[in-house]
Amino acid sequence: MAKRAGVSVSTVSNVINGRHAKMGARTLRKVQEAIDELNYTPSAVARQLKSGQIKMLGLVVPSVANPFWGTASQLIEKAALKRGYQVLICNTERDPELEANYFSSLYASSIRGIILGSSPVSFDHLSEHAKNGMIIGAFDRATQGANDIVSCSVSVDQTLGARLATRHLIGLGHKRIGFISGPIGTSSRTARVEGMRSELEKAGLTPDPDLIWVASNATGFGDSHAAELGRTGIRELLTLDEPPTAVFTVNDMYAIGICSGARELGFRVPADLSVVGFDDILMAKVMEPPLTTIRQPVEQMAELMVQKLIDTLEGVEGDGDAHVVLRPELMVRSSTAAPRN
Amino acid sequence: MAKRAGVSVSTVSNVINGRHAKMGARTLRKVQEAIDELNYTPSAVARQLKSGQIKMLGLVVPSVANPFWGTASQLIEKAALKRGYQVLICNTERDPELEANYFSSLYASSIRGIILGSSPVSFDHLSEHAKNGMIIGAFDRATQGANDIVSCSVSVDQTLGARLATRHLIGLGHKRIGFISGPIGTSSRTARVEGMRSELEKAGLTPDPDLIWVASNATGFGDSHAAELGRTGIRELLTLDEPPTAVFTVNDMYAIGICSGARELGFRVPADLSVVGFDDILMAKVMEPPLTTIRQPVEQMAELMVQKLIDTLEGVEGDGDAHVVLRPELMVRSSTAAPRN
DNA sequence: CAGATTCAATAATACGTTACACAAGATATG
DNA sequence: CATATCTTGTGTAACGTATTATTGAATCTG
Repeated sequence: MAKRAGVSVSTVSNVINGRHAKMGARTLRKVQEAIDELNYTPSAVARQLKSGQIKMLGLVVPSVANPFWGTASQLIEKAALKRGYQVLICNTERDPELEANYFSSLYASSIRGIILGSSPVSFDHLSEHAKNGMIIGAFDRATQGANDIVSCSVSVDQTLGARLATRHLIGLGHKRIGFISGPIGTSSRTARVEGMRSELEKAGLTPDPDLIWVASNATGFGDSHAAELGRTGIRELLTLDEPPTAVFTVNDMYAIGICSGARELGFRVPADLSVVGFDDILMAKVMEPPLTTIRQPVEQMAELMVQKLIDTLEGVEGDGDAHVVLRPELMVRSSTAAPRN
Repeated sequence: MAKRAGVSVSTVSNVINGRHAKMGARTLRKVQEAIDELNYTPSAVARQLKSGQIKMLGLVVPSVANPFWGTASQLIEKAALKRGYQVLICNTERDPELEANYFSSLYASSIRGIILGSSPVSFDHLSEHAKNGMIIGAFDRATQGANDIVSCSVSVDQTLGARLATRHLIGLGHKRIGFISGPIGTSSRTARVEGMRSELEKAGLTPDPDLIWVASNATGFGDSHAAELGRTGIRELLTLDEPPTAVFTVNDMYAIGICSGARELGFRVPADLSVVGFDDILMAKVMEPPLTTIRQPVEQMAELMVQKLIDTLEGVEGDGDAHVVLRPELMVRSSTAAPRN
């Protein structure tokens, strides 16, 4: 306590909070001097205890080691900072137990605003936290009608994205199109398979279940090893009797692994195999070959998410709907081409 | 306060902290029941205020959007969590003002352990914080004798890394070797240029200043756009009258951009241009062509860093030196080859 | 000039914990 | 039986801040 100024606590509190409108010039100067001298900083912890408020958001993601989430985290942090909030990043590696621990820990720290970027298909396990006053925003995943639990959300139309990708491949003349994904644990992944399936049917093609490769949960690979999984998946698909001529996959890291795995087996991209990713991470544009992918407008998503979450957290009447679904965009680059014959 | 149990605060505190050794079974049960019923969670904020301690580390990095830092952050978070610490990630984008703000903010939040992964060459601007009791650990950067400010550090021998890369290229027969880097603002980058220069001289080659491309500070690209910078750099070098036949660069993201930029100009990697990166991010292995690079043992570095920082933070006598410098390793892959003739 | 009003700064309280000293009842000791 | 010892649980003071009510002094009013 800087009552080194020969003045009361309240007075110090007043000057710090800028309530020196009607204060003696002399007292004010004395306080200022004491602050400088001891270079005193008010304790954020004490403030939080007093106010019950804490200007911090929790960000729960699979792993910042995955460039999509790394970029998203950075953008979310930036957007939050602009509104005076800090962001506590939690890497769950899609482990439900870890996720639960994070939530408890965030709750204990009085953090009441959470951006959820990963989670099993259902939100049920979070309903208790929501009841206890946690405000949960879903990022990059549909809310599936759990609007009592999730108060706002920003995502991309996953099904549409999958349709765009599939339509593009069909348009090039592909008939055997594969799909590669990690364990289908999240709704966004589920939606992507479905979108692809329905588009195939619309074109009169029958989806071949053998071409849907889904990593088993047992693999134990977290999101940090997505490329590794893509590599494993494509090796299995390409050694089938009738391998696919194109693959669509759940994110660009998988796509990178797929390209690598295909090359190991002597397949050239796109001559022997077309590949479509999802996300459009920075890398997609500069890799070889530049990746055809479905773009998510991450920057805009980050901005919107933070804005909506903080608005509901602070009880501000936000403009627009609490749940926004943006349109993904097909970025045609060089990893796709017509099949060989 | 859950004195809904009909019992005193102290008693509740006791059971929560596991001091029920000599407690009536009946009282204990009553408290437990009350806890369950209100699903009561002790306030971490109040605890912190009382104890003055907060089990949280600050992690200051250029940007988690850069996969090297994304991976490092994830590993550091994981290591910290094992010891019961949370990690607050701060993306500075190498902006000194932002960095200063982060430090003040961390200080105000009573966070006293900081892992510093980015910073201008000197540590002087941190000396005040160090005096105020902040424990600063340097990650992936030399401490340059500022041991009064930086209490522990984990890094790789930057100069050796640069020498390994240069020696490899010289061994392949290259004589005109370029260097591409962002603004030389950190000691690690400085060391890398120097290592290269000295190895060239050792081989009897004269370093050509025209081949050293350093982004100006004005470019305004943060670390999130490293690949973009590499692309820009290589375009300038390759349009010289006597372009280099090989380049060494400061990190793998630059290398990826370099490969892309070279291809745009019709140069093939490695036939027309050899490229050596730094870091060995996961992507390096799966890109096309697989990247020859200098490997940093990030996992080990993260473990060591967290261990040393928490040890000094808690006043534990750690084993081994407070400052460790690990050996980088040359990973020869396919982005390097002998020059064309 | 006595009483009412304004002004500037302070004292008191609460936020939810933990640590410590202490109280009341039970049991043991001489 | 009086005292000492143990058992089990309680009361209270901090931690550093923000808010509210309150003081004492100075100025105004009729």
